Order: sequence, then C-alpha cells, then structure tokens
Amino acid sequence: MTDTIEQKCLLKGVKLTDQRRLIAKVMSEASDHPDVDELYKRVSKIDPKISIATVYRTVKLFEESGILTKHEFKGGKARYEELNEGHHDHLIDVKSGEIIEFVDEEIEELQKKVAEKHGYTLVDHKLELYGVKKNLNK
Amino acid sequence: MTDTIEQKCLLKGVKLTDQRRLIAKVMSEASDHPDVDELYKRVSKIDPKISIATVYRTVKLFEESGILTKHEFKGGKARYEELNEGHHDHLIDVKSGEIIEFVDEEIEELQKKVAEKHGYTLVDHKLELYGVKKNLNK
DNA sequence: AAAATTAATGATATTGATTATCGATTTTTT
DNA sequence: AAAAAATCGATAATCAATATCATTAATTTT
Repeated sequence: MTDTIEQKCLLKGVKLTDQRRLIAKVMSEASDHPDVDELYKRVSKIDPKISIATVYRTVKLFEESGILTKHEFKGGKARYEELNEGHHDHLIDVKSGEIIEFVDEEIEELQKKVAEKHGYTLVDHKLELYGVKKNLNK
Repeated sequence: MTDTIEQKCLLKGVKLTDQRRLIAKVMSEASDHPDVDELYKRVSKIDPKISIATVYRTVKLFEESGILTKHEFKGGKARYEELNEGHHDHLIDVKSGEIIEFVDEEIEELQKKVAEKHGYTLVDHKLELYGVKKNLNK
C-alpha cells in the first residue's frame, strides 16, 4: 500500500481541517473515480454538515497540490482519483461506464518520442480508450 | 484536397440551409480548431443575423453525422474540427496553446492490443500530448 | 399553386457544473 | 485574550450548452 492522502498532505505542507481530513479519508478509501456529487454524498454520510462548496474547494486544492488528479472523460462531469507514483491510463466500457486502469510502457515511450520529434518535451498526456466488451464464447 | 463539408452533407443526406451552408464553409476553410464562440464570430462577419443557438445546433448535427469531431482539451470549451479519413491525435503547446496534429501508427496498434488484452474491442480513443517547446540552440 | 404540415431559426430562458461572494466560525499569530 | 488570517456553509453568480417557443421557411398534400 502507498501513503494515504492525509500523509501526503503532511509531506507537502497542505493544512488539514476536519472537513479536508474527511474528504482525504474518503478519497483514499475509494477504489473508483468519483465525481464531486458522489464524493459529496459519501462524506455527507459521515458529516452531514459539510458543504458541497467545501468539497469543490478541497478537490481543487488537492489537485493543485498534486495529490489528486482530475479526469474529464467524454461528456461527463469531472472525476477525481488519488495520484500515485504508478501513473496509468484508462479504458472505459462505453456500455456500462466501467473504468479499467492500465499501463503500457511501450505507449508511454512512443508518446515521448512523438513529442521529441516535434521539438517538444512531454509534460503531460491524456490517453483514454473507449471499448465494448467482447463476446468471449463465440 | 478532400471533400468540403457541404459535399459531405450531400453524401450523407444532411439537409443544408443557408445558415448550415455558411457554417460548413467556414469550418471547411478553417485550419485550426475553433470553439463555438470563435466560429460564431467568423460566421457573424458574413451573416450578422445568425444566432449562436444555430451554431450550437449545427455543430452538434454535424458531429452526430460524422462530419465534425469535438475535442474537449483540458479545461477549455469544446473545439471542433472537420473529420477526415486520416485520423490524427493532438500535441498541445501548454504555453502558447498551439495545436500540432500527428499520427503514429505504432501507438494506434498498441492501443488496439491493450483493449484486446482486457477483452474489449476498441471503438474510440483520445490521445492528447501536452508539451513545452525545446530550446533547440542549447 | 394555395393550404396544411413539418422543419429550422432567432431570441431568450433554463440547466448543470463550477466558482465567487460574504457573513459566520475556527484557527493562528501576536 | 485580542487581533488577524484562514476556512466554512449557504447561496448568488458565471459560463457553456441545451431547451423552449413564437416566427419564418421549406416541404408535402390536396
């Protein structure tokens, strides 16, 4: 297991309040990619007083501190995920919405090469694959 | 040169009105990736009567007809581009906003493989590279 | 070709996600 | 403990995009 978000905040000097700590905890425990509404629902169960404005503010703060990443998948609202060393991309099931994480070193390498070829240093990238499940017993 | 948008509409049975024809022409002549506001500005110069609602409606219609593609680059509004056979991805200069188009067959192939490996058939994908220009005379 | 029906337009209201504001509360500094 | 600064909750404002609706244009029916 890797560091919790709370630990990362300590390391990066991001001040934690009760609300932030709660949001950190819920995001650390999430194994999916919740949007703000969903996250708000989850934290509200524990602290019904929390404001959605605080949730928005906090995910933004965490994102700017390099603790969360924001995904803007096709035609949906922004979704958030804990940012860990092991970067990955996403394969999205267009029927069910299920999200599968994957890493492909070869693709990563080729991306860098493409950028270099055009005279650029790659600083970020976004790769999303959209697919439909294959019928395996055909 | 490839077909104009107007020709594609004829082929695909998309009915053209004066407004749609104008939007088609402006998009066919565009070599960049304008958002709706920019497109509205350009068509307004020729037909000042046109409504922005019509521009929104038309790009949506063209997109659904497979004539335009919509790009949702990081944190900006939707941008549109004519869709031609030769698919390509985008390398975005994070400083200037300049957009460079590229194709990399090897990456395309690997994407399909990744999807297959997870039991999926790739139906779509999005690849965006974000980079900074290299100092060439170093 | 006029009447009737259907489709598209322009103007504007509405929506939905996100950000901004602002007074109240909490935390930190002095 | 008083003063200053930061954060919060509630809600207003913003911004892109869609929906509504009366008017105009195009198409079909007679």
